[in-house]
Amino acid sequence: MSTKPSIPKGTRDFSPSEVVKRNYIIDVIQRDFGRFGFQPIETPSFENSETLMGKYGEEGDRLIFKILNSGDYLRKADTDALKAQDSAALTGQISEKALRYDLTVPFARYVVQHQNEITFPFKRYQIQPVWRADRPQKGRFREFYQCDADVVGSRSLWQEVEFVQLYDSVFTHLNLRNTVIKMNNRKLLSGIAEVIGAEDKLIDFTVALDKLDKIGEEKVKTEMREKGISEAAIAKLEPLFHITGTVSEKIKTLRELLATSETGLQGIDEMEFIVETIAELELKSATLEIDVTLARGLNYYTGAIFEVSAPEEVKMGSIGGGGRYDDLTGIFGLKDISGVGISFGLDRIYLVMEELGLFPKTVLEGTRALFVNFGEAEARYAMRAVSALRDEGISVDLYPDPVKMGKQMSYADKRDIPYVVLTGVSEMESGTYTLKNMKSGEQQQVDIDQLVRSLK
RNA sequence: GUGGUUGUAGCUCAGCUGGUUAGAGCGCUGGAUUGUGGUUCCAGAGGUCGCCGGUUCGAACCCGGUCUUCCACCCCA
Repeated sequence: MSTKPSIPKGTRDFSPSEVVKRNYIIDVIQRDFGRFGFQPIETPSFENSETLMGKYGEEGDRLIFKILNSGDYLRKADTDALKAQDSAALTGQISEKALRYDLTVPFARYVVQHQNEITFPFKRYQIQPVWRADRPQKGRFREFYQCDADVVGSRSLWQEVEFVQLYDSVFTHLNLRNTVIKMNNRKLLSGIAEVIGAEDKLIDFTVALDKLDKIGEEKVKTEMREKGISEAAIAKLEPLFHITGTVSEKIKTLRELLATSETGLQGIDEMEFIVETIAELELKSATLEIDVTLARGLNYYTGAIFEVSAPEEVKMGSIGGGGRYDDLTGIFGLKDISGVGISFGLDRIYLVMEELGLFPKTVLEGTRALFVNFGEAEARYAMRAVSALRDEGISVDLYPDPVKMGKQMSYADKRDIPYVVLTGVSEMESGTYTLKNMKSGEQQQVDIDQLVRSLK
């Protein structure tokens, strides 16, 4: 006996009903991407290591899946690094390729490489899997899909406004109500760091702040102290911990806090424009909120930062995120191209929709009718009707083998096929078909036209 | 990468402080029923108890390692 087959940790097989539901979500997202003027591209599943390494911070590098070189890679490796068991030094020598970690960096590479064919501003969308060598847990996989839409080549804040609308539109079409789009701004965070005199600790400070709703005010302060942020600086942050009220009240508080920081004030102006414009245009089902503790993807975001939370009743991390990155293409040698984009986490949206029972029943409808196979002559007769029905766009099947009828019936039953068509000698003689409704058990003899009409 | 958790039939799970031949429900196969499924009845097949090693007269059960599951941290969709 061979050993039990298995798949790698954090990966999944998708069975028919799952694929159908995933395709439904992709379909909705894709349609909205198109409506908002985005064009599709695809990039390879693996890139040259140097394209990816160093773009996501130290933590990110660790989570990138490296691909071993072909051939006798150890012979070509540096013997000193090998002997010293220096993994970091050795990795660069035995691995030149890596699986993509997200869609944004490969997109930046694409833009630089194809800059002469691209007309700016360029709006593209991309729906492909990405890989992370992370430990799996709820809603976290090592292979998962991202659905990204980005615009490069425009600094206009109208892009941010449109992305908020795009989120709202997709979640409305998925019937996923009460999502919360949280927005922050890197400039505002820089401003705060500036005001409290901790510019050099921006990342540490924001990472700690990000945990506010999870671990609470005291623990956040403790973490900040551990990272070397002064007591005086933490005292100045006090208003941030208790920022409440309407969006305009929050903006007012922030404006006071950041009065001496030009960058910070600019961040507030940007947020205010987006918030006011959205308020005027109105969202259909989502809510836009300002959240100064939001600090994801800080390694490349420079302006707006977005994150979408699932409806509160579902315990799930974010189902989408994004932001503006002013110089992502700079690292690949193309300066002064501003980009902004958002991502939908397909796998998590799926889990949320499943938990809330939001998939429409029609999505799961498969084969409409099964023709019972009574033998060769009968199958030939049945097959003519099968072809006619398929030409009409109706999904039907002929059971391939002339086995016992009970077996064929139970096959239809298990596959949830709603109708069975019987074509035996008596039907052949009269040129009819016996149509059986599997739910009610009723059956009637019909001609081909009636058959088509009944199954449509 | 750190800490915890899980693994017994295709699936969901029992299995006492270590004791002879490891059980149930569901599913599967055949029959009751050779032109009628979903209900019922009868019979049957299916397990090196995740894997490797150790302790013991004896291990599904105890110990170590490893893989896997799920959860938390780091980080993140």
